[in-house]
Amino acid sequence: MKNLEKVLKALADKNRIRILKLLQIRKMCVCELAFVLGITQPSVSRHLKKLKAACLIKDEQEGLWTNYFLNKTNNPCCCVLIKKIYEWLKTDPIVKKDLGKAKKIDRTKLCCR
Amino acid sequence: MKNLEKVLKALADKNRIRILKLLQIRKMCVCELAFVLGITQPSVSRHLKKLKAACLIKDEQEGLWTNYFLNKTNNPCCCVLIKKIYEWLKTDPIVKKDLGKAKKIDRTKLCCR
DNA sequence: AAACTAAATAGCAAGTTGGCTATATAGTTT
DNA sequence: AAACTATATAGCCAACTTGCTATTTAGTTT
Repeated sequence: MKNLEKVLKALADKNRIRILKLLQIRKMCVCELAFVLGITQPSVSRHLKKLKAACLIKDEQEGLWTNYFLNKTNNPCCCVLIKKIYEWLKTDPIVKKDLGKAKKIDRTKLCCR
Repeated sequence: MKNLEKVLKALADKNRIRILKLLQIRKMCVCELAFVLGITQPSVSRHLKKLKAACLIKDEQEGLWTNYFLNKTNNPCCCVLIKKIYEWLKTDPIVKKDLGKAKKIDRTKLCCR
């Protein structure tokens, strides 16, 4: 129950759902996510911290960048739950827009500001 | 997205999850739920209001009592999502205890206080 | 109609959230 | 080592949450 509640609380935010959907296509660093979501870097960092605390994502260092990516080795119940959320969002306009924006990013140009 | 977020926010609370699990076995009135959860009647009423606003439950009048019950005619994505949450809780000790407690209730004796 | 009862609502306090700006940290490049 | 850069953290603020008690509302019984 406690674990489920933690996951549901992590999921109960629009921007965190958008982050998960973005990470579905590929690993992303903090500033890429900040750019797509249109919020500040520290705000993104905090969202990522919550998602990580709920074991929904993991991170890895790549030089200065920290790449965030989906945790696919999570407990089965959790994985299935997330999958259903993705299905719900299959036709969501905001998600579509986000994905389009994410595809056009050149990380080396985007960051450095 | 907005709808999904509303549902997830409604689900992101331990007591509301417990309520949904309880309503899975049968219709219940506010004071029955308050008794099982161990919180006050007004607190339960507010939780129910949120669940109802997210279209997860419905209610019907029965004399003085208001019976609350699961909304089974919700959108398919939502129904599947909820089902996965139930599966996650299949072996949860708190839920088990709640269900045991709920089965022993005699509504006519419980209320009236 | 008066007394009763289940549930809803109002209003309070303590805690949490989610945005922000400013600053600290850690790794990279020159 | 000094300058630079991506990310994390600290701290602020306004809005929201969830418990509570007290009160109102609405339906029932006497």
